[in-house]
Amino acid sequence: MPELPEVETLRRQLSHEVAGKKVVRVDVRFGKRISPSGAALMKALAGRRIEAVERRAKLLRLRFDSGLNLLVHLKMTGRLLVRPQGSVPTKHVHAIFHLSDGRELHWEDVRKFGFLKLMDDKKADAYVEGRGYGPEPLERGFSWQKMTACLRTRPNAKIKPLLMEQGCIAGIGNIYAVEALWEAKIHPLSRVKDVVDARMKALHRAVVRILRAAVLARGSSADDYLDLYGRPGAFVPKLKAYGREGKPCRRCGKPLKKMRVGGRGTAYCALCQRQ
DNA sequence: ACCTATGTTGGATC
DNA sequence: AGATCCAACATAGG
Repeated sequence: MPELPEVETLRRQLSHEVAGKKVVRVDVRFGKRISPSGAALMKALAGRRIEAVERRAKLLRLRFDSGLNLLVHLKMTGRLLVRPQGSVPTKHVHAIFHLSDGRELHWEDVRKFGFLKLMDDKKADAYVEGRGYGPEPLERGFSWQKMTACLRTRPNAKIKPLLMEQGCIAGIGNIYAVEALWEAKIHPLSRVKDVVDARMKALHRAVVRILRAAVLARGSSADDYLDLYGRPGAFVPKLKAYGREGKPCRRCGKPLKKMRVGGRGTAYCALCQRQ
């Protein structure tokens, strides 16, 4: 799925393109992943203005007038695309938002894992808070000490799946977990209790550096991700480990290995990233 | 054709 | 409690 850099890219583009616009009509073509229902969404959002677009972790929140919110999680293969009026939706477009400027916002999701949730302000606040998201890594206050303290509440956890749990750092998924661990020279299977302060500092620095650079590049399109305009992100050529198994490590030259960690493919350097 | 992979995550199970 | 597994689904590639 879109991880922090990809969702942040969409947030910025949506703020630019659709905030301030009115939704004149919504067509729902597949409503199973919409709550409370596709019909309720069509009814509630017709005529409503989009006031702001926010992001928390990988969750997007579109704020409408009259205190309504649309929470959007794209999961693995979700996309939001702005299209000209009268665009023919592709096979996996599940909802179309017709905007007051004539354009359309298409929600597409091949694997149908993602969701749209409509809720009032209070419910939306409670929902977002209830996810247990940790700090936003690109905001002030994300220190290596706090990150380390949070991770060390789970001393026996494997470092990589824990990074992806959202509870200590919001917004990291498989690609950026792989990258950050390579950069910080930490083995993906390392138990948290075995990661010393120096490595934690390196990890913190890597997370911030990589996520910043990836946002600047408008994200990574390793597989399905496209931005609001249907363009791929430009960060893939800058990836040092993800998708590079068999290719030489950019630090030491030894071919990268690939293993399965918590069910997810994980490239790493067996020489640089010792356990 | 069949088996495996794929950017997520929360609920079940060990 | 904490760690690990797997389903939800569609498609591509070996």
